[in-house]
This record gives sequence, C-alpha cells and structure tokens, in this order.
Amino acid sequence: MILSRTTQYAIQALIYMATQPRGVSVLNRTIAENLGAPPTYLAKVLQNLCRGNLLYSYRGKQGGFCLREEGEKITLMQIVLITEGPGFTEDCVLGLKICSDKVPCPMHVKWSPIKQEVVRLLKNQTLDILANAVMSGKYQLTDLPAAAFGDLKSHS
Amino acid sequence: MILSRTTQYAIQALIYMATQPRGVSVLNRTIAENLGAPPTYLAKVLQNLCRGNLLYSYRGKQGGFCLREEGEKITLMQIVLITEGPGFTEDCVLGLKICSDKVPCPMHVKWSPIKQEVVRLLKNQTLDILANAVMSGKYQLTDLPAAAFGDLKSHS
DNA sequence: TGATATTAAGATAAACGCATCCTTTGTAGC
DNA sequence: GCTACAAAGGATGCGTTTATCTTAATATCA
Repeated sequence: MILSRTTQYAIQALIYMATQPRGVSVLNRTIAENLGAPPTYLAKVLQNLCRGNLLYSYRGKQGGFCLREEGEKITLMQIVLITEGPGFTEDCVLGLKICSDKVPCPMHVKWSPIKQEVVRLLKNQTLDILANAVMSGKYQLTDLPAAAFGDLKSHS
Repeated sequence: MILSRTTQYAIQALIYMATQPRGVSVLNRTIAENLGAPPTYLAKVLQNLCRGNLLYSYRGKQGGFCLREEGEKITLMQIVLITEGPGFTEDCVLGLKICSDKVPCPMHVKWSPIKQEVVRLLKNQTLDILANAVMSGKYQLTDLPAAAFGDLKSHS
C-alpha cells in the first residue's frame, strides 16, 4: 500500500539485527534465512543501507553487517528516506508536480493531515522499540515457521 | 507515496469528467489534453474503468466516455480498488503475508489507525466533492497552464 | 603464504508499470 | 451502404524494481 518491497526488506532486516546482541556482526545469509528473503537481493539492500550510513560491513571470515548506531537512535524515517528517496514525504497524492498549501490539488487539504500522521509515526518508531516488540514474542517479523524466532527471548 | 501513476490518472480523469455536463460523453483525447496525460495510455486506464463498471463507453461519431452514476455516488475507494486491486486496503505495511490483529507484525498496532484514516478518507471523498472543489477555482487538477481550465466555471 | 569464508561490485535476467503504435471493431451521420 | 470517427484489442518498447549470477576484494586462520 505504501512501502516498496525493498523498503520492507530493509526495515525487516534492521529490526532483526536490532534483536541480535549489540556489536556482533550478522551475516547476510543469516538475516535472509530468518526473514525468508532472497539472500542475493537482500545483500544489495544491505549494501545500500551501508552507503546510507546505517550499517557497517566487514568482508571475509568473521565478516558481516553491523548496526552503526544504537537501535534507539535509528528511526524508520531514516530507513525509508534511504530506500524510497526524499520525494517520499513530499509528493502530491494525485501526482501533480505543483501542489502546495498555496496551490493545492483537490485532495491536498484532506490528505496533508494523514501524511503528517505517517511522517510522525515513521519518525517516532525506532529499531529498539520494534525489536523489543518482536523479542517480547507478541509480534511477528516473518511469515516463516515460528521456530526460526522461537528461542529469541532466551538470548537476551 | 501511495498511489500508482495509473490510479492518479484514473482519479484525475474521473474528477475531470465530473466537472463536465452530466450525460454528455467525453472524448479520451479531450480528457488527456486537459490533464496533460498520454492519450494512448489514458485510453487503457479508461477501458479498465469501464470494465470496473464506473464508466460507459460509446464508439464512433459522438462517442466517448460517460460516468455510469452520479458523481456523488462514486468514491475514490471504488476507483482505487479497481486500479490497485483489493490488496490495497489489506496488505501488511511490512509486507508480511500473515499479519492481523491476532498475529500482528511489530508495526500493526500503530499502523492500523492510520490505515483506517486513509480508508475513511477514500470512502468519503466523492467525485462531486472533488469536482466542485476544482470548479470553485481554488483547487488545481493539473500542472498545465491554467488557461485549459480557465473557463470551467462559466460552463456550469 | 595459501586456503577459506564472507561481503562488494558489476553484469545479467525476469517481471512489472508505463507508454506507444497499429489494426480491428463498432457506431453515427450522410 | 459509405465514410468518418472513436473506442477496443493486441503487440511492442522502455525503464524501474526485483532478483540472480559471477567475479573481485578482503579478512581470518592454519
């Protein structure tokens, strides 16, 4: 409805990483397996998040990906802006190039408050909040058999 | 951010038609010119809206497209469901196939209210409301030079 | 130093959305 | 019926997103 597949992978992957012990690098393969995402494509998404300064990457043995900052400092908005581009929060809902408070499309007045809600939510939700929700066991991060995440809580 | 280009064309075209005298058929070419949309593609979009029972179409001389019902009876939601498919209001924001109140993804609780707002808005906005907004002259339906719509009010 | 494991990077491919073109079919008016 | 007109339908191309494959670079460890 609103986020591209790429963005969905990115968010899922980062939430997963935030559920893992801090400072330990995580393999692309491991993330892909746990999310049920195509590993080769996920690698590209993670690469992109590296360029966006959200991740560190390490090659070779003992390599992997690592969150660049604490999960509480990374918001969904930061992720979305990297994967969807800056137009995400700006574009007119009817696709007009010119649409503003001054020169509004017929949906502008009604749509703006909803857009603000979306922006507010994306800015408020941090990886820590979402990772804790997943680790509590009450919320699912994947469609995979629950076994994959079954012993998550015992790690923390 | 949320609607495909196709859906944007569809909504724009139907609003435009609702600004025209009721019962008179409108040419695809005319609509395309007024919106600045590619006429051959718009034709496909309108065809699709015919199949979705939102429009009548007439071939030959004096042909064109015609709203099937009064503009006050057609909501944006009806349009969006035709052009985006039924998944539009159902799909999980993180892309999970399984995500419901019972088995929620970590965003579900926060996202649901916003989704409800969007659904409510799309269901409330009718073509008549939007067409009147355009005809009042306060709201723009196109990026084209205002001349194209300049004498709209004088028609009604 | 060499073997191995792992990401980076680039090339390729498949699917889809967007757009165009051309031919066919139906309709109205003469 | 003839002709002009307009939508319908099919084929095609282009660009982007999504996905895969192959090779290069790099780090660890024996």
